[in-house]
Amino acid sequence: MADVARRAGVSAKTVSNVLSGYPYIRESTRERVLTAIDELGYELNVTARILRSGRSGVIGLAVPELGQPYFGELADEVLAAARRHDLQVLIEPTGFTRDGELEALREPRRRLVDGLVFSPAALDQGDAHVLENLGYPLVLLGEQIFSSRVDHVTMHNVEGARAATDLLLDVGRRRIALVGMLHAPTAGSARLRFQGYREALEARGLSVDERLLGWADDGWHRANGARAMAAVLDGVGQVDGVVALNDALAIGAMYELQVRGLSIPRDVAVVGFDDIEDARYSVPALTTIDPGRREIAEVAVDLLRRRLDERTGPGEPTRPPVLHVADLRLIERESTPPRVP
Amino acid sequence: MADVARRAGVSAKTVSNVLSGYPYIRESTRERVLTAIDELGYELNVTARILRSGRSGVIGLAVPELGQPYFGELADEVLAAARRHDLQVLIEPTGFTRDGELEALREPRRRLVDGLVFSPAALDQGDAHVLENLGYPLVLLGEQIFSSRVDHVTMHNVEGARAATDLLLDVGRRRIALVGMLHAPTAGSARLRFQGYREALEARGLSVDERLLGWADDGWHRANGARAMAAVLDGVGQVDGVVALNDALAIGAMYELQVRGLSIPRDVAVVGFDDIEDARYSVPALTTIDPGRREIAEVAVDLLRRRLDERTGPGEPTRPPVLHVADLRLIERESTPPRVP
DNA sequence: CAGCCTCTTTTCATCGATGTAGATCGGGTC
DNA sequence: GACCCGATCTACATCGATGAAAAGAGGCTG
Repeated sequence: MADVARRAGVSAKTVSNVLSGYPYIRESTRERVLTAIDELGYELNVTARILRSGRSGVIGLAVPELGQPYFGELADEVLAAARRHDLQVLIEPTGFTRDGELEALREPRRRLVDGLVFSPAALDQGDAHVLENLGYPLVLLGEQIFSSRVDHVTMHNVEGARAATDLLLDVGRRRIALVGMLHAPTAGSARLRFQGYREALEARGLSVDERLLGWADDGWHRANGARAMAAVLDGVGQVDGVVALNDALAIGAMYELQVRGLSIPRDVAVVGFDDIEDARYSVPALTTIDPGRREIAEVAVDLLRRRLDERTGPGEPTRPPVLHVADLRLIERESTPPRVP
Repeated sequence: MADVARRAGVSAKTVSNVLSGYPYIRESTRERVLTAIDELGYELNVTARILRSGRSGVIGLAVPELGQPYFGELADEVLAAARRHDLQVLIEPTGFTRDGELEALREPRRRLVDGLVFSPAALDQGDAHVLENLGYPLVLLGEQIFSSRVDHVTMHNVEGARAATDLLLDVGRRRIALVGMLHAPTAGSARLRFQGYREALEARGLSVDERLLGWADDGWHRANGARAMAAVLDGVGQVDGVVALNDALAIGAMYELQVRGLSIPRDVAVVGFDDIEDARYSVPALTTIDPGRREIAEVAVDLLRRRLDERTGPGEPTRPPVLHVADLRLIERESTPPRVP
């Protein structure tokens, strides 16, 4: 920057001012500076700027794993939203581990990013205190509500699972398996979605049959969906509906069903959760719940940006924490029979 | 850091030395420092460290889009490999655009990352010069060989597509469609894979039938696979094999085939490319080419790490650029009939 | 006991930008 | 002509760490 200043015949600070969009600069000066920058091929050193100014224009996104389509697609949505606000995104995969998540929470304090959008998967309620008073803006994504003192963007987990189960009940299914149960107590969305399943059953005077629960403690991957489905089929013999706790599980379950010669949706109707791109092109195309992923990403980034602005201008008082629940949509495709009114 | 130093009764530099693993520190001093760090809840400011030392321990990964399973899974592999070398990764999606890719190439010069693993999708041969003498270590991934002056990790595109086509020919198929053709001249892997397809046909005295080519200029997504397949079927009426230029296209194509009542593999055999997780759980399970994704990630990170080390120790001379071609594997599943010898 | 070596710690300058406060300048006001 | 004002630019300290180099402390050698 000193070189540029020398070449343009101004001070380093003026170069800095040009680059930061400071208004009081004569047009001719600005041009000289820009020319010099061009001629020297100078690029601003972001690190130094962050160190001095305390703001990087980068936000962090902590998710468990990008290979899972839900998170990969979510990451793309967050990136797009961030770009609209002129923010960059540093993605930090946490690998579904507590340590990975705690590590991600420490990153912003090291000042590379200004704030964090965090989708926890391994922390539990006991960790709520970790999320408060972090010293930087945090927006939580996903199922669990840890604390009323942090911004949250979440989805209608219970209602979604209930809508999915209701659909199956509406078309006359009664032996409805649930694929994707987790023993882990941290499994917020599993618990909530299971609750929706149970509520739907109980609202019709039915109760949960333990033998219809398929476990997938190794994670919500397709392989485990197939495995859990197999276990249920081997256990109870027959099933006429499946609620899967996410789309990957559903696709794995459909695979297992079809391998066994069962027809979907005639013999067994299947509903997933998440509306990932795969769901549209599975065979048959999967009926699923769109939890409002795009809305979630947009709202999360917008909340974070507002918090960042709050910090800059001490004028406006800190707003109270927000809890935003995204809109839900049941998308009926071919893995369930049409509902007859 | 000054606070920590004061509390531990040492100089700031000693605290720095403790944190950087400098060997000559008395055990008792180290403990005092660590205790002080703990008591004060101090966290090192990475930004300042980068500014001063010039090394961040962060490498960049530039890929087009994480929502595409291939790139999401690749990103996870790169992250895992980086972790093994104690490196962090900053992911920068380029959105399949030239501007996005040029932007990603500029990022390291701003000094947030030490080097870059870059998977280009929109640059073309004319941009080769952009990739040379960037002033930081660069490792290129993927199909195109831009320049002999840059490290490359690539895959056997031609051979893979040829193996896929050969498999179909071996089981007696002759009307083999190709799904995923691109008009764009930048489409390196499309061109190479098409070449493999053509070579396989010509090796048996067959030639390419233009009507069997399915175009997918909007990107290699499932939707376009289905669309391209539909176009081919509408055009020529009949087909007994499909080579898809990636797995997503293949799954889309299978969807379209089955919607039209065709049986896979009896009526039409299908082969994909990439071996993404989906391929294993599609119905039927997809026969595909594993281009060695894990190996690619590992080798890329390792090459980058070595270049970074080279820069530190000026002792050893710069090694010549490496071109590494990962091992290829044809994975036969259910979308093709077994090969009879 | 001087001289030297190894281990341990400190001093000081520095990485490259920006915040703060103040200098400079031409013109308008009274 | 003195004073003030807004526009424009600059000087200087500073963000928080680390590299280079040297100082201090024992211990060993001859």
